[in-house]
Amino acid sequence: MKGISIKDIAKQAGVSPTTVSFVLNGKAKEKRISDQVSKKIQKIAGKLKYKPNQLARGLRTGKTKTIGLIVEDIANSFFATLAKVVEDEADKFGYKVLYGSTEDNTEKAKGLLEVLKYRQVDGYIITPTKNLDKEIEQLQSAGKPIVLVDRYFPQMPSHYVVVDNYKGAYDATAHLAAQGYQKIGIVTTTSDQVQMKDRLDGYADALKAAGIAYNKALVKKLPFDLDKEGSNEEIKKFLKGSKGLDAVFFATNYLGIRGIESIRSLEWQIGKQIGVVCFDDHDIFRLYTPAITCVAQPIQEIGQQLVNILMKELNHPSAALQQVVLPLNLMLRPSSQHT
Amino acid sequence: MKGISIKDIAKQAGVSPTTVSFVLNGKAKEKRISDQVSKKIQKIAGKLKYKPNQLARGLRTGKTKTIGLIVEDIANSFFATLAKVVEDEADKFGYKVLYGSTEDNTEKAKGLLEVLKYRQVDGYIITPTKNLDKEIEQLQSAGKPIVLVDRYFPQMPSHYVVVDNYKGAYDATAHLAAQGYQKIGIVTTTSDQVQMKDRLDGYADALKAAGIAYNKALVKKLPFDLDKEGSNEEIKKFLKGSKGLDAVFFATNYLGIRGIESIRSLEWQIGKQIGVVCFDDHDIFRLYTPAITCVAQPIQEIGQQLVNILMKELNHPSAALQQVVLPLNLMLRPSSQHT
DNA sequence: CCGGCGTACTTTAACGTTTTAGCTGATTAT
DNA sequence: ATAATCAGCTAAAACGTTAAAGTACGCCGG
Repeated sequence: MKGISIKDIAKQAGVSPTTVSFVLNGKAKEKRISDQVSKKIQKIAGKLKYKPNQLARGLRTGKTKTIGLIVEDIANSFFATLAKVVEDEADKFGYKVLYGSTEDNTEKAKGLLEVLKYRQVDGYIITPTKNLDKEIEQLQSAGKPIVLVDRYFPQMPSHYVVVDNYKGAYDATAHLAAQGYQKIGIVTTTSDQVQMKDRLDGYADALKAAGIAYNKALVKKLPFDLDKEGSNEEIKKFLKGSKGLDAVFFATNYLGIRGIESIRSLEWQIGKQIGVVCFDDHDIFRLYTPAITCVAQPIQEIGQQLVNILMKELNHPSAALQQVVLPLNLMLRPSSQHT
Repeated sequence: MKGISIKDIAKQAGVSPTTVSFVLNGKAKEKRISDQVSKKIQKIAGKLKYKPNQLARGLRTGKTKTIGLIVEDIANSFFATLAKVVEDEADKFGYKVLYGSTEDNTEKAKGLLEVLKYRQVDGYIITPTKNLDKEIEQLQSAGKPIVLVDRYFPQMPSHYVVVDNYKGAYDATAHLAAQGYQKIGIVTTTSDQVQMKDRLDGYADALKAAGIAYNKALVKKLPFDLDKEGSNEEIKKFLKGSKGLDAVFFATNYLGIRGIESIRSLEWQIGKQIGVVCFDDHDIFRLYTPAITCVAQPIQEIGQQLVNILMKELNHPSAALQQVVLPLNLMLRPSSQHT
C-alpha cells in the first residue's frame, strides 16, 4: 500500500525519475523531452493514478501548498463562514487550510503560530490577538507572507483586509439618533485593539454629531472570556442601571446575541422600550421578532480578498502593502425604529 | 532563515545527527547514550529552539500527525462547533486538522478524500455523502483509520459516532402528539441516508403509537442544495397546502431556521396556530419568541468520542468496531406547547 | 577531422529525519 | 590469553521529490 512514486513510472516507461518529474511538472518543452517520451509518461501516470507525495515535494521545494488560518473562534458564525470562503478560495489555487482558534488569548495564538510554523505552512491569514505583533513581525522578516484580518496593528506595516469599523459604528449610531432615540448606550468588549477602538470612536462621534453628549456611564465593556451567564448578568445590570436608556448598540455578534437574550429576560420590548442595533449580521438578527438592525460585513468579499492577496504575495512578493478596508452595510430592521 | 536542523545541534554538541535524533526522541536510554551527552543535547536543542521538520519526519516515518475532517458544511453551526471540539481534542494528542466541506455532494467529497490522501493524513473523520462507501472501504483496506460521524452505511462495517436519530425524532413527535396536536407534518431532506431515514421512521412510529395515521401528504422533502429562497417558497406552499396542519417537525437545524422564517412570513403564531419542534439546537431556537423546542445533540461528547476512537485506532489498530450511538436531549420550550 | 553546438536525456546530490547495521574500545567470562 | 559481551556512539541508507550539472550522440562549419 505504498502509493505510486515517480520511480514506478520511470521504471515502466524505461526512463529516469528525473525525466518523469520534468514531464509531470510541465517542463517537458523547456527540458527538451521528446513528445514521444512525454506522452508515454503522461499515459502511465494517468493509468497508475499517480499523485505526487506532498511531503517529499515540500521537503525538497520548501513549499507545502498549505496556508494557516488563525481565527478568534471557529464556532462563531462570522469566522465559520469566513473559514469556508477561505477554504473554497484557497482550493482554487491548490492550497489546503490548517486552522486554529485563539479564543482571543495571546498565549494560545503564539502556540498556534508555533505549530503552523513547524508544519511549514507557506503563508498565514491571521486574526491577531492583542500582543501578537512581535511574533508576526518575526514571521514577516522570515519571509512568510501574512495577511491580517478583522484587525491590525496601526504601528506595524502589514497586509490586511478589514472593514470600515468606524463608519459602520457611526452609521449605526447616527441611525439610532435619527430615529429619535436619546440615550444611546454601547456594549462592547474590553479589547483595546483597533477594530473595537474604531467602533467606539464611531459611536462617540455620531453622538456628538447628533448633539448628544457622550456619557461614559453608557459604555459597558465586557471581557471576551466572560461566559454566557456572566455576560447576561452584566448586560442586564447595565441596562437596568442606566436610567432612561432607550437604545443600545452591541459591538459584536455574540454580544448582540447575549444582549437580545438579556433584554428578553428583562421582558423589555425591543424597538419600543429599547432600540437595538448590532455589529455583524446573523441568522438570529434576521429572524428575531422584531428583526434586529445590524451592520453587515461582506464576508464573501473579505475571504476572497484575503486569499487573493496572500496568493499574490506567495507568487511574487512585492514591497507594496495591500491594505483593504471594505464598506459595511447597514441593514435597517424594526428593532431600531419607533413605530 | 532555514530553520534549525538536527545537524546544527549535532555540530554544536560535537556528536552525530543520529545521536541527536535518539536523544530527542526519548530513546537515549534504549540506545545507551550517556547522560552527559544526553543532557548536553537537550540543552542545545532548547537553546536553539529546535522544532523537528514535520515534512522530513513524515516522509521518513509515513506519519504526518494530521487528521482529515470532512463535514457537510463548516459554516453550519453544528459542524462549526463540532470542528472546534475536534480541533481541541486532536491538539491534545499533537495532531492538527485539515478540513473540508462536502455540501452533501459526492463528487466534492471524493475530491476532498483525494486531496487529503495525497497530503498523507494519518486518519479521517468523515460525514459521508450518499455514495461514498466504495471510496471509504478502499481507504480502510489501505489501512487508514476512519471514523464516520452523523451517519454511516448500515451494510458497511466501520467505526462511527452518531446520535439516536430514531429515538430523537420519536420523542419529538410523541411530545407533539401528547400536547394535543393532531395533524403533525415533517419537513426533511430528500436524502435517504440512514440518519434521515431514522428520523422519518421515528416520526412515523410515534404517530402510530399515538393513534394518528401516517399521512404521506404531510411529509415534505427538500433537496440539500435548494437555496434559501427556494426552500422558503416550498415550505410555505407545504404549510399552506396542508389543510388542518397544526404542528410540524423540522428534521435539521437549517430546515428549522428556514421553517421559522417561512412561518413568520405567513404571519402564523408559533405555538398557537402551529406547533414546532426541530432537530438540533441553535442559538436561534433558544432566543426566538416563542423559543423553539428541539432535540439537542451532545456536540462536545460527539467530538471527544470521535477523536478518542481515531487515536486509539492510530496507535493500536484493533479488529473491534467502535460504534457509538449517543442519546439526544429533548429541550422543551414554548413552541410546542398549547397554552 | 576536430571543436563546437544542440538534442535528449541521466546522474548525482540535496531537503531533514529515522533506523539499521556496525564500529571501537573496554570489560568480563572461560 | 582469547573470545564474548557490552557500553556508547556513528555511518549510511532510505523516504519521494526536484535541480544542477553532466553525458552521449549526431550534425555542422571550417
